[in-house]
Amino acid sequence: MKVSAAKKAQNREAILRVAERLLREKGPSGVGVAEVMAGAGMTHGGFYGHFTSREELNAVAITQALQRAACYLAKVVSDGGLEGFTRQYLDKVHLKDVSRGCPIAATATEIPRQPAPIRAAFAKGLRDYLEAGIPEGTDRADALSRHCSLIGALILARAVADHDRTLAGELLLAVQGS
Amino acid sequence: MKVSAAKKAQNREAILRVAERLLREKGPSGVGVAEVMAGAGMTHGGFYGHFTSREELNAVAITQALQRAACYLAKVVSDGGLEGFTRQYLDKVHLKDVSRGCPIAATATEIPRQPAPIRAAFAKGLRDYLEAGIPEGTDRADALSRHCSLIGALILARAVADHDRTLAGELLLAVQGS
DNA sequence: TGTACATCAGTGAACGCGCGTTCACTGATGTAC
DNA sequence: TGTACATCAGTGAACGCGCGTTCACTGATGTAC
Repeated sequence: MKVSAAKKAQNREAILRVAERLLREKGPSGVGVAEVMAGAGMTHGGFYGHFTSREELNAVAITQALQRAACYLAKVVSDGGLEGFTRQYLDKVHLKDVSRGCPIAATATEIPRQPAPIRAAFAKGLRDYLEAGIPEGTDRADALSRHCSLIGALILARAVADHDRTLAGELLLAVQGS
Repeated sequence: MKVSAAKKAQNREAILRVAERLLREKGPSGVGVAEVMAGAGMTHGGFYGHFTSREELNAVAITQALQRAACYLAKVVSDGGLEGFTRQYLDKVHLKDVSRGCPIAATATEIPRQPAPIRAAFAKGLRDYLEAGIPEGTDRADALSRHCSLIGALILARAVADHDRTLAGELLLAVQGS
């Protein structure tokens, strides 16, 4: 049952949308062909009409997720500088919203274990993200350091969130106020 | 072929040693029963004489790894304060030495996806680690924030290390100097 | 505009592989006498 | 101290399951006339 070209493009979008969500929720190795296709309303066999492999899907999903994040970052930073972004990034809402939140904080420690194309996509995406996160007239090193704090704090807070809510909150607040 | 009680204890140590290494190299989901047992010089069947499940092994391995890290942290901090620790933590040697380096930077983003016992072990271990990393007379929030920076920087630097050496070095340096 | 036909997007069964776990077995250990 | 025997740590085959990938098939699409 062939579908129209428009519908095919739409299906590809749907696959990527699900993949981006799973990427954040379960990491790169948690993006499964069957689950992604089911989430997009299809069966697994059709997957290879859109991507050559699970690995390629992951690389594209990571690239898109980081681009989206960089785009959002640039917007918020141009409005309220790094302070404005910090407030949102370290908010409890972001702490809980893994599936739509920062793709870096959701995947970073798993990247070194991924195949080269995925690592390359992440490296390029992270660079673009960080470049987008240096406000006009801000010292570059200061801004980079700041992003390390933000991402580090969110990662650690999430890691302990459901067993040590106190520590999670303390970490977010400590970086917020520093 | 039964072995002596002493040898059995020794075997358990060997299993845990390999598990701790694999935990850092491949993350919690990369700690495989067969590989751990092979690394310890045994076959997989004997595993369940030492642990009830792969999950239990992971929880114990994480606890031990974080304890070791906290112990080391306390020592370095009591000698040279957070500055002394920072220098070592952000060194290129540590960047490359994943298998014996900081277990937090090696696993943190995968923790929220692990079963509850593993998450609990990590939460407890991270708290103890951080408490050990607050030098006498230092502001608690400042120290916590500093650890977020360090861990964040190392995680990001490792994620891009082999595709963007420049950025990796820049991140380590930025946090070093801030 | 209508018709015949080639194309091809998606289906679902099948395959191979890795992995956690189980279990009957082996033979060294260590205890009871 | 020596011997017989119960215990039990480790072995390796086997099982079930999930997952990535392949492939013959289906039937709607869209093109050629």
